Amino acid sequence: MKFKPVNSRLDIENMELEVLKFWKDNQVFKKSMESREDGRTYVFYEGPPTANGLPGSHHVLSRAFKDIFPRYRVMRGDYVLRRGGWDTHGLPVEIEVEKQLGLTGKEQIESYGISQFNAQCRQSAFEYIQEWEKLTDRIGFWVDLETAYVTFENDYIESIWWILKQLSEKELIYKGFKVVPYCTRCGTALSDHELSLGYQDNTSDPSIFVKFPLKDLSNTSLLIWTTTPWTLPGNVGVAVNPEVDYVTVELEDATSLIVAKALCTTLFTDDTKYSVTGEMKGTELVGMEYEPPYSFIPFEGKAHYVISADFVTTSEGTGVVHMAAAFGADDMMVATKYDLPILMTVDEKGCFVKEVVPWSSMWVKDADPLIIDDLVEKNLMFKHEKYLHTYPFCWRCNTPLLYMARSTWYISTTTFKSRLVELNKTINWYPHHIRDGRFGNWLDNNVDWALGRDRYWGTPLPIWMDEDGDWLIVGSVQELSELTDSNCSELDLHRPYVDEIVFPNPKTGKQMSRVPEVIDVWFDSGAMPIAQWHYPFENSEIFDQQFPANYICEAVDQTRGWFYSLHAISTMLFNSVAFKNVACLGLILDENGQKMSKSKGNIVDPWDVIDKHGADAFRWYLYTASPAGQERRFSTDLVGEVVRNFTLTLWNTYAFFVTYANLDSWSPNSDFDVEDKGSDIDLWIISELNNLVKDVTDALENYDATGATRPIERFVDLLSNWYVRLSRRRFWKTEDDSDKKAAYATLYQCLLTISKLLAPSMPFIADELYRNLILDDDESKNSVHLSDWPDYDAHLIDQNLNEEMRLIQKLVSLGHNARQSAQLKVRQPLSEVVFWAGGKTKDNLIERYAGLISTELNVKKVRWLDSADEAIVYTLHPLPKQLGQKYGSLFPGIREAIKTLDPVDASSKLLGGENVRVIVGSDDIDILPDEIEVRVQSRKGFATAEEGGLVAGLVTDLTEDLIMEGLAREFVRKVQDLRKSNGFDISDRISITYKASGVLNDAIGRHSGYIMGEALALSLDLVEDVEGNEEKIGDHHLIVSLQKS
RNA sequence: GCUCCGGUAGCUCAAGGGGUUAGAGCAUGUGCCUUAUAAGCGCAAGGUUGUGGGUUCGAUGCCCACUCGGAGUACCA
Repeated sequence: MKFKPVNSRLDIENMELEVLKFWKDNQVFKKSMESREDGRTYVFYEGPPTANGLPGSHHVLSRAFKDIFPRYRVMRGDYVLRRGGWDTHGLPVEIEVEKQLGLTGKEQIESYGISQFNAQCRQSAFEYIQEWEKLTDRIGFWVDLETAYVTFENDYIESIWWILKQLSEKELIYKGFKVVPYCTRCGTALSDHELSLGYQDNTSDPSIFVKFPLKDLSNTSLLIWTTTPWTLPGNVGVAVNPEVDYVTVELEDATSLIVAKALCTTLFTDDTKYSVTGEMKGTELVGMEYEPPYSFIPFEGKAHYVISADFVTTSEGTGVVHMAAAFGADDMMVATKYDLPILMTVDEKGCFVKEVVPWSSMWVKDADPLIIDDLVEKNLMFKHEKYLHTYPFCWRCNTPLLYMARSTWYISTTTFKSRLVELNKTINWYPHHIRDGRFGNWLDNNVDWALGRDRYWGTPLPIWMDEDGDWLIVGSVQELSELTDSNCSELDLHRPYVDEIVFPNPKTGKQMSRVPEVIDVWFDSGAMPIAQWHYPFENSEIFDQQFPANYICEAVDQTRGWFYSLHAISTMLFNSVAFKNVACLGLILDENGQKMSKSKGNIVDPWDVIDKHGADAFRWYLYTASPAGQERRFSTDLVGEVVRNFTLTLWNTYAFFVTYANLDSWSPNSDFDVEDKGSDIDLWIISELNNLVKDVTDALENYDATGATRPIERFVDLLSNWYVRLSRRRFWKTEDDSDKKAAYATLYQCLLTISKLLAPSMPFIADELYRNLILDDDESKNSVHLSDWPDYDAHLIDQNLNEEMRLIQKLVSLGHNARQSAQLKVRQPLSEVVFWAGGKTKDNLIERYAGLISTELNVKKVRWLDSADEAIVYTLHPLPKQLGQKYGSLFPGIREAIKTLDPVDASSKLLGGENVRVIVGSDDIDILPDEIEVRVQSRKGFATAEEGGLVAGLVTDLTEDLIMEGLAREFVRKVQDLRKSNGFDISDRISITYKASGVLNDAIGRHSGYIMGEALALSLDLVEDVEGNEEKIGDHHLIVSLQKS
C-alpha cells in the first residue's frame, strides 16, 4: 500500500479547504466529543460574543487560544463539550439599531414603539452571525454553534430571574439613591466596569475659580475651584480640611479671599499684588455661612455653610471644595451626614430643569460657557482657564458621562468582597500577575454592582413594586403565572410584554407592576454557566457536570467584564469559582504599536491574512510570536514568515519522505525496532523527538501556548536541515538493508508524531499529514483529532547525545566558516579538517561522527587538533563564574595573574588535569583545571574559524587528485542541473554524451564510475559533435547532453 | 495622581535565580549546497540591553530615580 503522492509545492488554501470539507463530511468535530463521552469531563466555557459587528483579527486571537487547549484535552481522552453562545442584549445592540433607524433618544424610541424597537434589536444582534460562523469555521475553532445558547431566549432569561431571586433571598438586592456615572444620551446609569471602558485622556474642561462671599465678613470670600460650572446651581455647601492651614489674602482691590495656604503661590502669580492678612486652621472656618452664586431651587433646612471633610486636599485647586450633593459621590456622602438638601437641578436628559431659568432645558455642558460669562458679569469669577484631565465617556456612544444622583437597583457584591478575594486566590491566571494585579486590585476596590439600566433591549429586571414601594422578585415563569393567576408560559419575557403584567401584592392586595429597568448586559454573560442550561428548571445533571469551567479565555479587557461577572455570580450563588484556569490575552496592536480600532482604521482584516497565508499559519503566528498575555504588534507579512520558515520546511520534509517511501514501496512495520537497528543519527533525532513530546506536553498542561509551539519549530528545522540532509543517501541508495529501513522508520515516526503534536495548534496541516501517513483504507474514520496524544519515552531521551550533536553542528558550521574565509567552495574536496573543543577535545566524538562531518565539509580526514605535535597558540581564559564565586574580591587580581602565566606550560598542565599556581599579593593560589578554559586561536597553514572556544582548521593544500575530484563533482552538478531542467524523473536512468577540454576531460575520464553512479547514468561517452550549449567549469570548456535510456 | 506590563540588532521577538564572546527569524550584504526545498543552506555585518545613579570582584539581569510606550485605576472637586 502506498502513500498518496505529495506535491512539493503546497497549495495551502486548497489543502485547508479540503481538510475542512473532510471534517464536515465526516462530522469529525462531533465525533471528537462523542468518542470521549466516557472520559473525564473537561469543561470549557465560550465567552459569548455579540454578532452585531464584524469579527476582527483580535477575535481570531482569542478563538485560537480558546481552541488549542480543548483540542489537546480531547486527544488526552477527555470529554470536552464545547457549546457556543451569543451575547445578544444591551446597549451595543440598541445603539446600532438607533443608528439604523435614525433615532436619537429615548423619546423617539418610545414613540417608535418598544416592541418594534426590540424586534429590530433581536434581528440586529445576529446581523453578522454568518460572518462569525464563517470565520469561526475557517480558522478551525471547534465550538458547537448549532446548539449555541442565546441570551435573549426565554429559557435563558428565566434562569437569570431565578438567580436574581436567589440573590434577593440572601438580601443582596436593594434600591439605592446614589451618585452614579450617567449617560445623558442613553438615559441610563452605567456600572463601574462599563465606566472603566470609556476613560479618555486629555479631556479639556473649564477650570474656574469662583468667589463665594461670606455673610459675616464683608469684602471677604471663600475661593472655590471646580471643573464643572454646571454643578454650581446645585451648590449646597463648601468643604474644608480641618487640619489644613488657610490664609486670608487681600488683593489690590481691597477684597479678600480665603484659600489654603499651600496653594497661594500657584493661585497668585508674581504680578498679582496681594498680601496675607490672616491665617487659620480649617476648623476655624467650619460653620461660616456664605452667599451661594445661585439659588434657583427653594429648599428647606440649613445650607450654604462651611463643613469639615478629610478628603479635601491641597494638591490642586484652592483647598475649598464646592459641594453639589446630587453630582458627586463625596458630595452626596457629606450632604447625608450634615443633612444638607439635595438640589436636583438637572433632568434625566442632562438638561437644566425649568427652575434654572436662564439655562432651562439646555444640556448642562453646553451651558458651561454661559455660566462662566454670568459669573464674570457678577464679579464672582476670580479666574477661569482650561483644564486637561482624564474623564469618563460612555463606552458605546462616546457622550461625556455626568455624575448624577439616580435611584437604581444594586447587588450588594461588597457583602461578599472577602470571599471574592479568597476564591480568586485559587484561580490559575495566565499570565500569573493578573490574579493579584489587575483582577486582585479590582476585587479589593469592589463596590456594589449597579444592576439596573433604564433601557429597552435587555433582560427585564423581574421586580414588581406597588405604590407603597413594597417589592418582590419573581423567580420563574411559573411563579409569575401563579401571581397573575394566568398562564404566562407563552409570554415573551422582554419589554414591553412583561411591562403589561400586573398582579395584586400577595400581602396587601395592592397592585404591583414591574419596575421599568432592564439589567446590566454583563450580568447576562456572567450568568452563562447557569442560564445556558436553563438551570435549575432543567438539565441539572449537565449543569453539575459542567460547572465550574476548567478553562476560559478572553482578552485582558474582560477582566472587569466577563471574568468579573462570572466570578461574582458564582461566588454569591454557589460560593464557588466559575473557572479554575483562565488565559488572559494581551491586546493586538498594529504595526506602529497602536491599539487596533475601527475609528483609527488600522484594523487588519482577518480574511486578508487567511486568504494569503492560511488559518494554520495565522494561528501559529499567534501562538509563537509572544507570550499570550503580552500585547503584540501584528501585520499580514509577519504571518507570511511562518509559512516560509516553518510550514514549507515541514511540508518539504513530508514530501521528501512520501516520494521516496513510495519509490521503495516502504510502509510502516511495527516489527522494525529503530532502537535496536538505528544509527547514531537515528537515535539522536528520536531522542530529540521524545524530548520534544515532553516539552510540548508539559507546556500544554500548563496553558503555555508559546511553549507548546516554539519547540516544534526548532525540531522541524533540525529534522529537515540536519537529519534529512545528512541521511538523504540512506534513502536513495539501492540496497534495501536495515540501515535504509531504520532511516524510513525514524523519519516516519518523527513525521507522524509531529502531526499529533501539531493537531491542537495547526489543525489543518496536522490532519493532512496524519491521514496520509496513517495508511488506512477507511480514511473517513481517521483524523488526528480523534487520535491519542503521543507519550514520550524518558529512556529514549539522551541529553548527552543531544548535546553532542549540537556540538557537531557547531563544528561543522565553523568548518563552513573556514572554507568561506579561504574561498574554497564545498565542491572542492580538501584533505583534512581539524577541530579544537576545549575540554571535549579528548573525547572520541570526532571519530564517531567522522563520516557525517567529512560528508558535510567534503574533506578526506577529520581529527582533533593534536596539542603535542602542532604549533598551536594557546590562550588562558579564567572562568568568572567559578573563580568569582570562590574568591570574591580577589578575582580581578587572580585574573591578571593568570594572564601573565606562560600559556604553553600552563595549558599542558591544565589539559593534563594538573593545577596551576598563581601568586596574588602575598597569597599562593592553586587554580583547578575546570576554573580556566584553555583556548586555541589559530595556526599557520590552516584556514581557521573560531567561536566560543571552538576552532575549526582546514588544510588548504590542493593535490592534483583533489583538483580532479573537484572537477568531477562540478561535472556531476552540471548533469544534475540538466536532469532537472530536462524534466527527468528522479528515478530515470540516462545516457550522457559530452565534450570537455584539458584537465576537465581527464577528470571526467578518471571519475567516470563515480559520475555515472551519482547521475544514474548507464553510459558516459566522450563525443566530438555534441549538441548543446557550451558551458564553463573554471577555465575549462564543456558541452554536455543527456538522453533518457 | 496611583498600580501593572513593557523598552534588548533597522523590524518581530528570545535568553538571563548576576559570571567567558546577549541569541533566533525577517530585512541587508555576500557566498553556496542540491536525484526534498531559490518559498533553500551558510557566512558576514548589525547591540554602550531606554537614561542616570547605587549594590557587587563583576549588572543587560538586583535596588533607587528618571524617561518613553501601552494598559489599568481614581471621591481630580
